[in-house]
Amino acid sequence: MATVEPQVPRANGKTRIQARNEARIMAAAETVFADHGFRGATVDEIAQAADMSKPNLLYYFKSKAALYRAVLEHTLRIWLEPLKEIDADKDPETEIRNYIARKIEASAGHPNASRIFASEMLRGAPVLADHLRGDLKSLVARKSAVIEQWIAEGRLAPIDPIHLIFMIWATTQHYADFAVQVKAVWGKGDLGPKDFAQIEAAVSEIVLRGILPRKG
Amino acid sequence: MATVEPQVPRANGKTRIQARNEARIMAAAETVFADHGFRGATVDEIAQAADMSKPNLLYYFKSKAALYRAVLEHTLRIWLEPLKEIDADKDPETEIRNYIARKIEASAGHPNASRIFASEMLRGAPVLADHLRGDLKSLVARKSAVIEQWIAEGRLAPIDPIHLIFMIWATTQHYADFAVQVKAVWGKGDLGPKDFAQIEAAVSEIVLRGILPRKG
DNA sequence: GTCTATAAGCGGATAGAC
DNA sequence: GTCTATCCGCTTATAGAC
Repeated sequence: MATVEPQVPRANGKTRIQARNEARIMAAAETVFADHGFRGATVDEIAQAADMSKPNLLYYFKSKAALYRAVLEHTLRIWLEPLKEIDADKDPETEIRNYIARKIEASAGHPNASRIFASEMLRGAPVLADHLRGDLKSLVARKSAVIEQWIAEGRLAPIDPIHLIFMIWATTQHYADFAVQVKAVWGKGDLGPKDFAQIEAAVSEIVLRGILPRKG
Repeated sequence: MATVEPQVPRANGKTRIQARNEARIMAAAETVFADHGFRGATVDEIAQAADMSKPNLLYYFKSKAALYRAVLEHTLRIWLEPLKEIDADKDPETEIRNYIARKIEASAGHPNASRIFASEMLRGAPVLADHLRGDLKSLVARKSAVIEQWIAEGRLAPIDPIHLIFMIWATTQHYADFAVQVKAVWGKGDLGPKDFAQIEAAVSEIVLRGILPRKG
């Protein structure tokens, strides 16, 4: 396979090997950081999970902290994407329902991202603090304004937008972060697509009944 | 103060000094384990927080793991208490409302307990796994049956009890575990009694609207 | 009960050969 | 790019003086 130009820089400035190894390291790091948090994770454990020696890993990421920051950035994109898509010009019920669906999809598809984010919050968010007070706060402010507008138009019950958003975050994330507990108490093995469909239906039902205006 | 019998065993088999030092260690351990999880916490950090030397701490708890188990047990009692109090013979709306209130009270009053529990879940609950599948599962089964009964009597909308319970756990815990994020996004400093009262009102409102039968 | 000293091993990170 | 060997500080836990 390796023929003429194994380490010729590519479009993004990385060789094939670089791109492949960095991806392998990131994937391994996500599971270890998710399990044990920043301080509890060890470079050696990550290297072994990536099937690589410790010095070789540190050739790609110059420190444990740098690797953590890279993982956290990746995590953040997955975490924020769904909220951005809420659209003021569409139907509130559809938008909230779709938001819950996308959040649960994210929890199901990227459980480690959710757990890394949770772990960073638990320790007081030393790395993400600025981001929370900046980008995230203003994003939530914009979407809260959308919800306020829907309420003013009588299309949603008069609930506090910020606590609605917190409730959706909390609930959807719960199924990823507390998966062991959910499985133990619900009496399930690993959660499959059918389980997540059921979760989505149950959560949407309670939340939407809770925020839609009464017809009668 | 220290007069005649400083190390005479007391009713619970512990001297005054033992009781006092164990309490100090537990309190210190709770904050450190809450911040960094089991693996990320260090005995030295806990000892310093308890204003005590490391060997002296290990005189009271023979290992880091033993100390962690003691802290987790204490945590668990706080975490489980509110659910046990739900009473089938009383009014569903009152019982659910009080349950949410007690849970938020626990999050406000014992944020470290909540975060330690969360951290244990994140790493897959190696210490609590048996407990989850045993005591907790059967407790939830009993309370789910109560909710099912209320639904059968037409006093609650037909929602899935287990997801209702998960939603209440997730939401109330969110305000303790993700406190940094809540504060940053909500634009508050430390959350005071007034803030928690507001949280309780907002959460109760959405959840209760979501599960009470429609009058019309 | 509390301390200092220390054992024994793990942690992140680097040097330098290939 | 990848490895072995290694530095050195930190970690849990114990020994033994006071």
